[in-house]
Amino acid sequence: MPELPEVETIVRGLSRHVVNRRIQNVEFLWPGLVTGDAEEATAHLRGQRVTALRRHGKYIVFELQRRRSKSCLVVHLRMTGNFIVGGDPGPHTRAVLHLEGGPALVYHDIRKFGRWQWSEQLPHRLGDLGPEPLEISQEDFVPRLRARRGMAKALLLNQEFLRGLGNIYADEALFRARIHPRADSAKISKARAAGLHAAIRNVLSEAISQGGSTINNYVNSEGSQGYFQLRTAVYGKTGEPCKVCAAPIRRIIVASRSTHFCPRCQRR
DNA sequence: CGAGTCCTGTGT
DNA sequence: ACACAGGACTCG
Repeated sequence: MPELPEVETIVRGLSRHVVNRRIQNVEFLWPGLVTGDAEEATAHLRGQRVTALRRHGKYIVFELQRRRSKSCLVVHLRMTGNFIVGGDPGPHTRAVLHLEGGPALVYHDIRKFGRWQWSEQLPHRLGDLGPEPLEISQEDFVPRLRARRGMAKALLLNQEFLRGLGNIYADEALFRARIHPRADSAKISKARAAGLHAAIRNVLSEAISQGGSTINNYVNSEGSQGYFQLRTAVYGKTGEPCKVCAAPIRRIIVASRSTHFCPRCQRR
């Protein structure tokens, strides 16, 4: 479900409830949630103090410490994972994280795609991720984009290129930059690549300020919804008139994902 | 590259 | 009954 803005919203909402608190207990209601053995993970997590909570692309990293030894709990929400502070467990609750002196974190995940992983060091996978889209400079982004070839949309979805973009914000950024989703990234002009850099920054920061997008059932950690879905220009707007030129928005498949664009504003 | 896989729910 | 869903891995 969540892309960078939704994960950022969740992390901001969770931080004040978890940072500096100690994990009292973890209940895995669906043992497949955690990679490895659930009992072993529970034993490791009990008694750990959460020293920091960070977002790394679409990953949530709980930094942990017990005495001198540091470790971390890495969570990826995938399509339908979510944390609610002090919520009531329901049919889709997969885990409950009990914290000393604070409300429990209830983890829901309808489709069971999300994963929790405990480890002593940051998993290598996180090291393979590309830069944060809101941190990379235009000077670094433009040559990085033009050095790759393949369809622009596929590149934006590739977490090794940039970490955090997903289907909604990839479509919205390409629309704002007037780039066809199937455009070859190597052939995008420097000016247009600079425009894409700005478009990505703008769409992500606007979405964060709106608390992310609530398409189906996403809510933030306090249980309220985001509002950016009301502002999308192309995502989920198939057949509706383009806000700029009034041509009907089209839906095609790119990189095996449903892709929305304006055939007039985004020419190949 | 695309297709299949992991899952469950919703809308047509 | 079927298509589709905010993700990402594995395979051919």
